[in-house]
Amino acid sequence: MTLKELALRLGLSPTTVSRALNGYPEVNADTRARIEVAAREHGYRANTMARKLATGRSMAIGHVVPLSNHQMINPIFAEFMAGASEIYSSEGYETLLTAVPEANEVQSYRELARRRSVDGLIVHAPRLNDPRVDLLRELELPFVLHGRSIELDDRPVYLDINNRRSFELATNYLIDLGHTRFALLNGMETISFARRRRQGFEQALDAQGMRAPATRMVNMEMTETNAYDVTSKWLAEPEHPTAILTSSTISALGVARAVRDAGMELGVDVSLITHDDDLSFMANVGNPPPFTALKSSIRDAGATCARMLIDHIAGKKVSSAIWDCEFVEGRSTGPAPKEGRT
Amino acid sequence: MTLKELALRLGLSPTTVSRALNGYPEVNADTRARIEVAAREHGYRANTMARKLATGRSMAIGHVVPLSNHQMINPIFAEFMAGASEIYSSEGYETLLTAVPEANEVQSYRELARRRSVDGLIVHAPRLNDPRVDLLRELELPFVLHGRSIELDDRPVYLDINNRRSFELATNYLIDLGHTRFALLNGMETISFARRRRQGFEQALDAQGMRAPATRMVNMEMTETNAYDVTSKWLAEPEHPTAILTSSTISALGVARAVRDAGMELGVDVSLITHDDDLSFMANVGNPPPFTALKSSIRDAGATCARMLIDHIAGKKVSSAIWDCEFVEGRSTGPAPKEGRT
DNA sequence: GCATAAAACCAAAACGCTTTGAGAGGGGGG
DNA sequence: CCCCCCTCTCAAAGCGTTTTGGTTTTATGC
Repeated sequence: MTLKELALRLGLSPTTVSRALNGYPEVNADTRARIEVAAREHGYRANTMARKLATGRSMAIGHVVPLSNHQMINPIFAEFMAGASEIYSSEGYETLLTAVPEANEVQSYRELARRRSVDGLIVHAPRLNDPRVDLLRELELPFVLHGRSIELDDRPVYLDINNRRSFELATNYLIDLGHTRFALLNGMETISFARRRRQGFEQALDAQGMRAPATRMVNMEMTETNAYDVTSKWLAEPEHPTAILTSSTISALGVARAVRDAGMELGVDVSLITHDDDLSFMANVGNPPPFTALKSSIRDAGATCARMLIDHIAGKKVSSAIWDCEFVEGRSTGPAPKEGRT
Repeated sequence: MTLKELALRLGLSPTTVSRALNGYPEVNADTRARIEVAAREHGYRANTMARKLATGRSMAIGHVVPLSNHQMINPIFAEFMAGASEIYSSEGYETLLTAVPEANEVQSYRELARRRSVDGLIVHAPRLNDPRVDLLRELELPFVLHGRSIELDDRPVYLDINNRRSFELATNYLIDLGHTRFALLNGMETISFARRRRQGFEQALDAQGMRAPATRMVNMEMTETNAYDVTSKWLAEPEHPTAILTSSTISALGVARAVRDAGMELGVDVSLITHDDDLSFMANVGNPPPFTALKSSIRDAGATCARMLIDHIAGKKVSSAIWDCEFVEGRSTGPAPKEGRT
């Protein structure tokens, strides 16, 4: 059923039918009602392509997700998408996903722009001086950054969490518990959030005249297995860390497993604070929850970014935001073990 | 840069340029070369919408992911998507994601069909007599099922793993180790795979004249937390299960945590076999790996489904497939503890 | 050298919608 | 009663491709 057919059936012109269906004011209320009934009856729905071509808007938002060298797919990303996608749907936008090898990332953006496949994009995991920002500006595609690229003069619209403060706070909490041997299990530092988390960590230690050796600050893809391996190695050392910070509940699980396998107990021999993206399949709940954590829902972030982007596309003025994480006291932290006990 | 502009610049007609760029034979080799150079030079790329409208093909594949009541987002789904998306890209297809509340699922399919937004769909987690199958047939949209809907006469194209056999095998392995008290931590049984896994489990027990009480077969969304809660409750019972089967490494982690928190040891007091989707962020590796598992890469499944669907759309004859899982011996299984020790 | 077939190119229609600019009809003010 | 201004509707012109059905060259056979 096309617009023309529907119009014919109604004895009206396509123009009027189109206007009626799209909510334009200049159409008689009765006529509109009649059209709406007929449209529903025949299950008429405007052909997306035709509409897109006519309006010049694609009514789609793009997400380019790079498949890294290590073939890691980020479950965190999935959760973000879920939050965003729901908003897109409700606003009539479609979600276009492009999964590409990291090397082809830039090309993917160019392609999307040239083919005008999307009206806007969310840029994930911004890096330092992220080239994608300039690229998208050049391509004149609206976008919202999930994360920050602080070093840029003319800052793009972004949503971020206060990573530095959050990790500073966590570190201080552990310092107050008497810990002196720290370790940080961080994400890849090509991505800005990891860098900011390390800064917060080091800052807090520095304020107490402490520091963590380079070997105790690891950047890795945040998998359970990686975390397990690194932590196991640490715990085998004579002066092993008693306070560990980690960037995701997934790696936190790896730490927990390593601690257990080393015959130690979390919250007693080793304390752990993790960032918690509040992943639905890995909720840190219980009374108290297993992990002491700094929590911020990645799903909410997705939804908010989506709204920001839609407003941005609509030409509205949108302002960036930085969210604070919620501190959650769990069972993974406790006073530093007495010297000699280790 | 539009086709017309490019043609003008070359002193050719849009027709010829279009044909040249789309690899039609009836264009002079020299001319074609000239056109290709110019196109590259000006960064010309056909406008997707226009092309879609003209060809009637959307060159997009749809994935409708329901957000369940419990707001659970399946990380397993994400991994599947990654595998599929890569194939789509390489074949020139785009990936259209629709995240909708479960209740609106059917409507989403209808919408996609009416607007002709996609050329085909992957149907996830098929249920018994899944209404989506009939719906998509009615809508005349090609699709591939990830999973099975065995009860249908005229079976759609599908890719599945041998869930029943896999769980039967796992159960037998535990039986051979002398276990007698079994439990199954399964996914929601609305989805057919869960049902088949239970059948395999029960079948194996049945063959030995055993059975698991209903309270020891739980259907739940496979989160770490859910698994932890259920397992904890089980382990607190006097005659707690010593052999547990679970449907995902995510829930396996929950089981592991519960076992530890109950002061027991995995592979000693309690044995666990899990299905392993080979999630990138949760690789079951090590020597031996932590979990005894039946492994099948969900990512490969995504890629294969994608290829099947593309062939299907192209009108090729594609046949369904059932994959076997790989048995991996890990550290989570051991002989049944001696009676009375528990 | 002429008819004929093949090769290379093109003008125009089609895809299904939105949007522009204009016209018909009716009501109200003078 | 006339004119103006609304209100409502419509014809037609895009949007940027592909595709159909030629038309013009160029090669082929006799």
